[in-house]
Amino acid sequence: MPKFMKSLNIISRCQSSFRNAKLGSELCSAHHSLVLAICREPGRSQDDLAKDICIDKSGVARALASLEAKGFVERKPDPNNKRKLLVFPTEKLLELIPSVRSVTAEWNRMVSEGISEEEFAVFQSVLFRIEKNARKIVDNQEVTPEK
Amino acid sequence: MPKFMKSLNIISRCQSSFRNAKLGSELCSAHHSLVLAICREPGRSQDDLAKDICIDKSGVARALASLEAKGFVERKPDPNNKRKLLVFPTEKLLELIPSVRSVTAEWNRMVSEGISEEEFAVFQSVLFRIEKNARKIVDNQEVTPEK
DNA sequence: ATGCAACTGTTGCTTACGCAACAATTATAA
DNA sequence: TTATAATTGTTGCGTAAGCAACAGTTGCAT
Repeated sequence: MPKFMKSLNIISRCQSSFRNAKLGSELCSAHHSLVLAICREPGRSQDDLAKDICIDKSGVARALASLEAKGFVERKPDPNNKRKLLVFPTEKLLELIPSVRSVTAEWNRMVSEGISEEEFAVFQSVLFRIEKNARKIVDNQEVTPEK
Repeated sequence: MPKFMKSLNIISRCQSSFRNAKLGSELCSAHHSLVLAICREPGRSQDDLAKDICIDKSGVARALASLEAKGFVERKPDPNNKRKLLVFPTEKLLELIPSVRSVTAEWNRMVSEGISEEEFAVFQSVLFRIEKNARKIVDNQEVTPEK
């Protein structure tokens, strides 16, 4: 039962370093998940994106402001809800996405070397359940309005 | 093949949030791995610790300076190598460690709910290999002195 | 309809951390 | 020995990201 979280954190940081080395000039590592989420489903709100990738909404707001300034995304107010900003990828981002995907694919390939498909399937299944549990924990952790 | 890194990053952040909520006042989340490593094997050098937990040595230096200022660790020059600083836990830190371990244990228990021991064993085994691969990747990534 | 709660996004503050440059020490090679 | 390279730690700089506080909007209850 010990120290799997340590491994997890290490892997996370290594990937970040790898990504930055490969694509740093174009897109900083931390924004990769974000832009992939945006392209997978254009027109989502910032809040939706924040919950999806489990980052504080303020971080998403700042990341998107930066990405918008660089011309990677556009934000349009939701006509049905003036609170929301819907986020869309620009052409510039869409052109970049293949290389983002390719860097991710390269990382995934290298990092799963020596692991059988069966093992990997179990690994992913467990990982997803852990993610679900982790999300639940931090949700319940929010200041429960006492009664 | 898909998006396991996303889960990994999410779990990482959730744990950090959980730890901070539980022990934030005493010890910020990012330093947990560090103090555990220090207590597991007192007297290691900063560089050794940095490589162990795979954080940039500058981060370790700053974290230790902060921990030292708070009275959690002591750094003594290595008599055999004047470049090195050896890091030791103080009494104050040793008293705190049980609660750090207990928070970690609580997290591990909650997060692995609904996962059988067999699955978890495979999960950890795969995770360790991925960690090893990840470390290798970032090592080789260092500017290879082109002969 | 009015007031209160929830949702959505932004901003200020703080901390974490990576990279590069540097200083000091040690190791290696000539 | 002496010059060069490698270790080890520190510092400056930039970015990421969490939390709290806030403002504007919407939903809901009465």
